[in-house]
Amino acid sequence: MMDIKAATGKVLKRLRLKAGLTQEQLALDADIRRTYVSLIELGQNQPTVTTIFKISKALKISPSKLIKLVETETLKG
Amino acid sequence: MMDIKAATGKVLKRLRLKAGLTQEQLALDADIRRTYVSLIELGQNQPTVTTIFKISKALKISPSKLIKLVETETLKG
DNA sequence: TATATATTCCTAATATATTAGGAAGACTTT
DNA sequence: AAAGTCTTCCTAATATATTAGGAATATATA
Repeated sequence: MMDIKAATGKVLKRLRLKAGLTQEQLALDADIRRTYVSLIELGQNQPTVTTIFKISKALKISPSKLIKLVETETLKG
Repeated sequence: MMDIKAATGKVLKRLRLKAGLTQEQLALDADIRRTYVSLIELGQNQPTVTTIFKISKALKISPSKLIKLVETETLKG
């Protein structure tokens, strides 16, 4: 099963693209840095709870739903 | 509304007690430190995604359900 | 009261999250 | 090819998560 950092990044990228946002737009909406969105998507850093809530809000999805997707992703591959 | 760190700590403590675990037992099961469980419950630190998954597993609850409870908690007070 | 157990508190060290800015590479469009 | 946009990569600094151990405090129990 896939590791949690990588899964989180994969899910975030998928959701961001689905929402039609660039990394910079998402970062702006979530009040975090552009480069940090990249780090998370690349699976190099993992967000804290507060960051998850910020990102979820910007993606107009509930934090628990985002985590649910990460759960599913970790079961893959 | 209550801040996310505090809400996370409150939810964790409630779930831990419900599961009949001490901080030390939970820490052992989740493979984190005893004092760190305390810090989270006190709302002084907030866990990362990986830590959430570890704790959830030890509590026999899904990570998304745990986060859902945090969502609810943040809406209170 | 005394003893044990559980939690909080305190300090310090290390690892990692997060910020910050910019360069390089990829991709699209003209 | 050139220009523009987006993402990755690189480095460095700062904030915070996490580890680690132990003392102090609370809470339960004999």
